[in-house]
Amino acid sequence: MDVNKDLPRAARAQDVAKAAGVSTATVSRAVNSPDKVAPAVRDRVLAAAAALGWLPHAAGSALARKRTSIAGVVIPTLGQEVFATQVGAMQAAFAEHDITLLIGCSNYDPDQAAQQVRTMLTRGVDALAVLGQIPKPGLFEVVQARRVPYVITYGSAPDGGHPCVGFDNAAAFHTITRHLLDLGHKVVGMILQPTLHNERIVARLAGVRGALAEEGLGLRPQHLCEGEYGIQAGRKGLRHVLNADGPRPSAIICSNDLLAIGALLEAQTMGLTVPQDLSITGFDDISIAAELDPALTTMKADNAEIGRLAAGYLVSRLQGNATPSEVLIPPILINRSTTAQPRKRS
Amino acid sequence: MDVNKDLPRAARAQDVAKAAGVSTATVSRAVNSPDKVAPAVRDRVLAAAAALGWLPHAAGSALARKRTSIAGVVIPTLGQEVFATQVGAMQAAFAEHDITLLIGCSNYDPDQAAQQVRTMLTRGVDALAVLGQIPKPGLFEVVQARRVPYVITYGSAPDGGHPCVGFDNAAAFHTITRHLLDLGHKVVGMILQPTLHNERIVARLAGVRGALAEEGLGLRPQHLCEGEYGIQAGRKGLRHVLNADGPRPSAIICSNDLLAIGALLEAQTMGLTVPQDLSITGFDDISIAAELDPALTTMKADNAEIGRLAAGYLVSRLQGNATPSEVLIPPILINRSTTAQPRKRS
DNA sequence: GAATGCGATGCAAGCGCATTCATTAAACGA
DNA sequence: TCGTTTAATGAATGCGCTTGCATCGCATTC
Repeated sequence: MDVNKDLPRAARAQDVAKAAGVSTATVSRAVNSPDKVAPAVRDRVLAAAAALGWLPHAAGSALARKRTSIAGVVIPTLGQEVFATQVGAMQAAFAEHDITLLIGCSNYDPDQAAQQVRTMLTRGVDALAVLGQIPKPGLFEVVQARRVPYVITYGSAPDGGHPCVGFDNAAAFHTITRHLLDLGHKVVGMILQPTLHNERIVARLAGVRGALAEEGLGLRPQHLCEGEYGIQAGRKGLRHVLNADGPRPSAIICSNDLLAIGALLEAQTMGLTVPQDLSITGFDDISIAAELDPALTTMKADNAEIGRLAAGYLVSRLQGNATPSEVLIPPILINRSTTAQPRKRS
Repeated sequence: MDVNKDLPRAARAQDVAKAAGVSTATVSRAVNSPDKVAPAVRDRVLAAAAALGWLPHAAGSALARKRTSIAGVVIPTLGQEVFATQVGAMQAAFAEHDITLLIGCSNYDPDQAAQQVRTMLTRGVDALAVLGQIPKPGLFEVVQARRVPYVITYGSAPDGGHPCVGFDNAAAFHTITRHLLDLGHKVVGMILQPTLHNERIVARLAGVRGALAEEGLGLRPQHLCEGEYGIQAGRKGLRHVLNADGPRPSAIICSNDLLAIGALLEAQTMGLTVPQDLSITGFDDISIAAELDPALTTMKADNAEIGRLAAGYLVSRLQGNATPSEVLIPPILINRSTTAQPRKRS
């Protein structure tokens, strides 16, 4: 009866050491640097650990080691696919380095975000990512003071100087407009989600305008519809744009996939054949986009990649490698079936 | 120069104590139980803490207190709305108790799930939730051994005896079938995602059959289509079911919303008017379901509620309250516009 | 005015683990 | 065969914080 099996307390390294007839130092080494321990002893220790159901307690470890192997991520909400995807990718990338993710949601509230960041620091996270949010100026001062590597994604900080992973919204919409121009479209319309307080959307519009301007074309006001966010807004937007006076657009650029889906459904309701009668593009490549009939031509700002890059950056920072402070990934065109050459018309 | 401002090391309670002219005990009390400290002293301590940018280090706290205020959650993937929603709700519910969420993804792999659970325990989580996954038998032994409260959601354990929060799939589909029967439908079809290794789907089918049987009706084999998961499968399924010999179903029950969306789109493509010509139902109430035209009649197994309940259960366990071991929430019918009385036919 | 009580505070002992340093045993070379 | 290097291990210390217990000062109370 050298071991008190009926003792409710969880096993500690001490207990394992006693059971294996070694010191706690050896137990620690057997687990963390197995090659520094004689094979026979190591096996004995691991066997004892297994028998006692011992799992090293990270708090003690963190204290002694001065790191937690926990990374924090603060996001607006988990309910949106783009963020969920990024977080999922980060989780996977961190897992390869035995780093676990602590998550906090800000609900789009800068104050909550700041609070979450503070919580993360308290938890002793080794690294921190803030997703999809323009942080309050000064938010990162405490983070910097603690020398905790951090990164923001899906949008850059207004005051600059923060490491960030994202993509260029204007360039992305330049690309998608270019795609339509190359197909021969001359008159395009655009359906937008609200631009108020959202520089990303403003940039998207600018990207479209810029590409059109290169061909001496423009976006007529009546072909530009800014509404809400969602499928119904897409439907309404399409009616608005197509019912405008003057030459009808042969292509509609939507600022996100839900709008595009709405536009697509409405076009079909109106008896138009997509893409022969009308080309439609989205943005995001949400999972449903590929499933539609016809499948939506859209752009994929690879959110998984953003997550991976952000995690990778933080990991390399943890390993002491300096890396560039701003990474932009190129969104890629997913050329499916809602775009085609415009029908010849007299 | 009583404080070394230029010392890179982060401030500790010690430093705050010195700056405020008190002991670390008082610092701790000022933060954790402010009423046990004289107001003047408390203010002095908090001011010193703020000045030094001190944030208590959770590892030390966890060690001394024997709890971490961290809860772990293991999910198959963040990329699916149902899980993301549950996690989001849990996060919010835990946040009210100053508990932060540590997440791990299993990628639907029982071994990874087990690994994640072990990681969570190592991190010293105070509570643990496993979402949407039938755990390997014995998985929870270590958890139980450590007396860590846990709960599984969105499915019950085969070996039973585990606390769980979810809903009764059979009852849910009984309800939705009942809804159609009450509208007067006599011939219904069903489109299913794969039933293999997925008891939840089997239960859904059983629920439909049970409700039909109560009216002396049945589900004809040719009106039952089991395919893949997704919109295209829904389209294909609908064609299959409607092209079968014999009386055409006037209503189609789909085992999830994506299948229903596919069926809806296909019905419209076929020139059918939904719901007049054909009623269609889904399940899950994914966010897009409400946006379609016509909006999808479906059932909402309130995943946010599941998350909240799971978190609430764990919190009450942490507070020492015994609670029922199995909670079933009633999924609710979201009666939108894809169901109606069947058209009279001769 | 002295005894009593109580609130406010400090002291010090850990919490569980990693790690430095010293020690011992083993392996090696000559 | 003996000194010397190397590998394996243990004892002891500290990471940053909480908390039981002892202490002190002050306001009650008789």
